[in-house]
Amino acid sequence: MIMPFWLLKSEPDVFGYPDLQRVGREPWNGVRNYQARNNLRAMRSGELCLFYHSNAKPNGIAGVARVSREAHPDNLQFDPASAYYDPRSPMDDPRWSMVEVEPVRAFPRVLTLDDLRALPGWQDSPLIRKGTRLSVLPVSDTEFRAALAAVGLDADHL
DNA sequence: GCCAACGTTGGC
DNA sequence: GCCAACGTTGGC
Repeated sequence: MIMPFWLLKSEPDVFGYPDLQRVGREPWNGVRNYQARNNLRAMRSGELCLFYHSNAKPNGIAGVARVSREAHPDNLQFDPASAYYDPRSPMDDPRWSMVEVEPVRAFPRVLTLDDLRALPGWQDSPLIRKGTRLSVLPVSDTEFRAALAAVGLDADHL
């Protein structure tokens, strides 16, 4: 069976791939979109994620991360001091989930959005479609391999 | 900084 | 259940 792959968006001004390398592991909290949340809940330990920089110069994939802990309640939804506080999330049935991720491999260069648009196998990805705001999305085996190959990495030997 | 695309909210 | 108003995302 082919392991699912994922893509996580993050603004590098807030938290970029170098930050993930520095801290070693990071709770992926603050996701407040149901489709993205459902994707988080579908993630399994060990699965690999492309780490995408949005609102960046340049926008693109900066590295590979791994799911180090599966979905559990997002801590920020119960914190009134947090921008991600959700007063309507029931304590006994939390609305929002987070996973934890760890760094696997930095890309030798950022694989930019323009690169991805030109990459065979990426034509159907919602990422390159205008108006897609989903911050946690599935990536096909083809897309994953093509992205790594484009920067000279081997998906089977990370 | 602009604005198109999209998700969510809330009145009806 | 519809849909207008609003807020957010994210490329440019």
